[in-house]
Amino acid sequence: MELLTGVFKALADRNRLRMLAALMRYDELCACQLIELIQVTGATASRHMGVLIASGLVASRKEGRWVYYRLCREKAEYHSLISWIEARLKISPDAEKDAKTLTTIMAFDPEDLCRKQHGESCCPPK
Amino acid sequence: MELLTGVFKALADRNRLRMLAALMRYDELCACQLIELIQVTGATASRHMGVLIASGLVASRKEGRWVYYRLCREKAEYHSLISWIEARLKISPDAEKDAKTLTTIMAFDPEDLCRKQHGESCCPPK
DNA sequence: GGTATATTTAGTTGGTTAGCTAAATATGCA
DNA sequence: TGCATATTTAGCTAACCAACTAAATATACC
Repeated sequence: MELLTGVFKALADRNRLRMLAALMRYDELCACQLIELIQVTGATASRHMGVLIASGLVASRKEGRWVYYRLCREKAEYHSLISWIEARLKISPDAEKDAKTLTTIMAFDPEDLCRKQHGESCCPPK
Repeated sequence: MELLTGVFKALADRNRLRMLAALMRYDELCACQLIELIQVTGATASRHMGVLIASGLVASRKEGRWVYYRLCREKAEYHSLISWIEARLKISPDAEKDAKTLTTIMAFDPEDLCRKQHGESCCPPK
């Protein structure tokens, strides 16, 4: 039962859900792209991704200085849960907005994203 | 997206999940039966049920002095989520143990349960 | 090796929440 | 109406968690 609550705890945070939604649209995303989407510090994003990985929903792969994340679609036991979430997200205005933001982000070279995040303020005071 | 995180927050608590599992087995349960199962005060159980109701997963019905809770199986949008949870619970030892406890509880007259809870210690120091 | 860069870990702070007790709100019955 | 009972609300405390900053750990390139 701890396994089950672990999955739901992982899904019970808005920013984690947003990152998961992003991974549903794109096979693989690197940390800086997810950071750019949800506008938090790298440390915060890293912690969130750690929770998603611990839940078994997401896997990561390290390549050079970058870490890439992807949804664990190969796990049969999560299939219908993931489908359900995808269906729910399809009718969510928030998710739609993020999807648009993501297409903009994907137009950038990841190198530039990283530089931008470390250089000037990564999270402009709103 | 708040709707979605609301559902997951409701499911992200062990005791709420146990109460939900109970409602999956029995069409309708009254408060005192759920209280007996998870061994918390009535106030705590009431709060938990409030969260489940707010999420839309559970409905309640008042009859006399008792309140009866049931799973909202008629909501099409939750069908596959509920099925997924049921499947996961089927292979959970914790859930199996609760299921046995429940059969014992169901053998009692609810009247007796309530009296017991109010009389001597409802939560015996383990 | 030394420096720059990307991510993670540690440590802190503020806000949320699960649990309790006690008080309030129904409801049933004499 | 008055009393007993079942559930909810209010108010409190302790534990948890998300966010940040700063420091640590890779990794790439010179």
